[in-house]
Amino acid sequence: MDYRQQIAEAIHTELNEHFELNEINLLLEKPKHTEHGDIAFPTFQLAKLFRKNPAQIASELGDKITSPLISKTEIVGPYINFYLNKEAVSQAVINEVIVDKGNFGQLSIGNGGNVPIDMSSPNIAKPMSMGHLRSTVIGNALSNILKKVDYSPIRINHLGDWGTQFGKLITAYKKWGSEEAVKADPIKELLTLYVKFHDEAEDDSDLEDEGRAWFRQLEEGNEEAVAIWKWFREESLKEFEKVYNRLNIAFDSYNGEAFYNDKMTDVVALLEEHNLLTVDRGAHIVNLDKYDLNPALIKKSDGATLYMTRDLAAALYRHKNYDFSQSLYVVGQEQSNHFKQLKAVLKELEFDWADDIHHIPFGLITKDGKKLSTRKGKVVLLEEVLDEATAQALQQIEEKNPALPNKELVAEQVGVGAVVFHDLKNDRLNNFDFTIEEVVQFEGETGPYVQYTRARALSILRKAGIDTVSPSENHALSDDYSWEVIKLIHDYPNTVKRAYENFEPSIIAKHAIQLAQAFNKFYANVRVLDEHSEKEARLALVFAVTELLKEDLRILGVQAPDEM
RNA sequence: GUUUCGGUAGCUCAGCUGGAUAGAGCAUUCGCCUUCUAAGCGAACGGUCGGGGGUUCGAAUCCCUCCCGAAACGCCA
Repeated sequence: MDYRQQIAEAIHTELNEHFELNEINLLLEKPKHTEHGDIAFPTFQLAKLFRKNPAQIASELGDKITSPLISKTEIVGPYINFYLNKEAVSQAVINEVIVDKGNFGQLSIGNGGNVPIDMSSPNIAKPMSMGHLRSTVIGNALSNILKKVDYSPIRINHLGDWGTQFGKLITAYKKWGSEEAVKADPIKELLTLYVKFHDEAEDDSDLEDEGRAWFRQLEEGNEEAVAIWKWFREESLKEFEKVYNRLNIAFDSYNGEAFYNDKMTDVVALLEEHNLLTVDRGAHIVNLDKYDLNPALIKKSDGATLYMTRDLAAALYRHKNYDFSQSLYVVGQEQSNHFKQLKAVLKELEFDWADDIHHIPFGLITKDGKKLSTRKGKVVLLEEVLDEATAQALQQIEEKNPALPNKELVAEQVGVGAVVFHDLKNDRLNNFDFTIEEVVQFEGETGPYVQYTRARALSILRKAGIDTVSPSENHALSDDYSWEVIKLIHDYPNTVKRAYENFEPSIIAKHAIQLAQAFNKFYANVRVLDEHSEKEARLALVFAVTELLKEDLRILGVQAPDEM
């Protein structure tokens, strides 16, 4: 049910000569204060039309508007405030969730269209940092949101698995590395080799040449070079998988930079066919003056291709392979310019689908106010953060619920959940300075708070001996605490829609927090298990809340332990 | 310098397409576990919504301007 729509219809029957139904719907608003009712109609916009003052219009119009859903109408100055029939609405809303469960809020916007999502994309031989976490969890949540509005998301891990750094790495490995050391702790060892290479190269310029030579060997398919590269890639991927498993995220494709190597010449040829390439200072570029952008670099002066070339190849490949209705790139906002260029070049190639490409930028994570940099050793390692969060969660369990079964598992779910939720709860464009204290919190507006709320709700159902609820005529509720919960449940489909339209997981996270807050107030003030005429309805509400909180968390990629 | 984001309570942030008295969380202080998990609930404290103009019946929200911060601005990705 959609009570807003029904109220709009009720008003429309009185104003149908002057306004369209959807115009009225847009005028309706949700009052900020409960003493202004559940839904309000301001009459300012009618003043000019009727040549009367808004307050007068409100008082004349107010009583004419009737609906079985309206229990009371109050005129406050220029506002007509409607109070809804709590019993009727709560019964309908609760039963809807009970029937739909996790599918509640499912919308049919996307018609099943494919949406490849470029996300996560760590660099081989480098550890995953908090920065990769953002792309990973935002991309994952967006995938879930897209699925929820009937798109078919395709999670693509566009690995950084190619480039001159592999020449350097091979050089360093052959000079100082060993198979055992790499196997023991691949990423750490490879990183050490990489850093050592840069240190040594400061006094020994031959090293750089050697690195370049090895990369050339790699490009030309030298057996030894390719074998080492493959091995590094596999070992790195194994390490990444550990993190992805902890985050409960799987990918549909790991086609990274290397995958597009043999597709670059076609891109260059295509650009040439369209006469888009010009040579400037020895480099091949596409001029983008008419888009007010600096030129896109396609080939370096030494003939090597670039990031842009590869992303063009990837865009073409994805279009051909997935026939996408949209193509998303969850990449930091510092690359906005690059994606503007990418779209501009595709437009120059006269591909109308260039408009279906969306860069989904996110804010920068800093440490002590400074940008993180792998080379300078200024990194916040994701695994360490997850470990710390899990350790603290376990300690919390030992303090608060030592009898809990599966403590380690729950600690992992809560600790990782805290980190993931923290990353998703604010506008994705916000920058933030990393501190472990801020990321790993269990109180207030946090993932664990939402998880805990659900666990307490489930506990009630367990005590009542209930594990599911069927729709019933007895699910009407009348108290104010449940009413606040009901309104938030009712808002859910609209919340999903907004999250999709803005590509913004935080909208889901905020809904989860609000729902948890409303439910905790209910929990503190309304006894569910006591004998009461509304006991069955209250249990049904508790059940609906557990379902919806679980769904909110699922979309965000956060686990929902039944007990904690 | 140009472009793009941002500036709301001590800190971190909400505030959806402009609407009725600007809201949370954290921190601080104080209440509430013989009753469904106190990772909770309640209360107090705390704001010239960066400054100044403008549009409007109405501006934290839209426009202009200035100040401050971050990022990006051709051979890295």
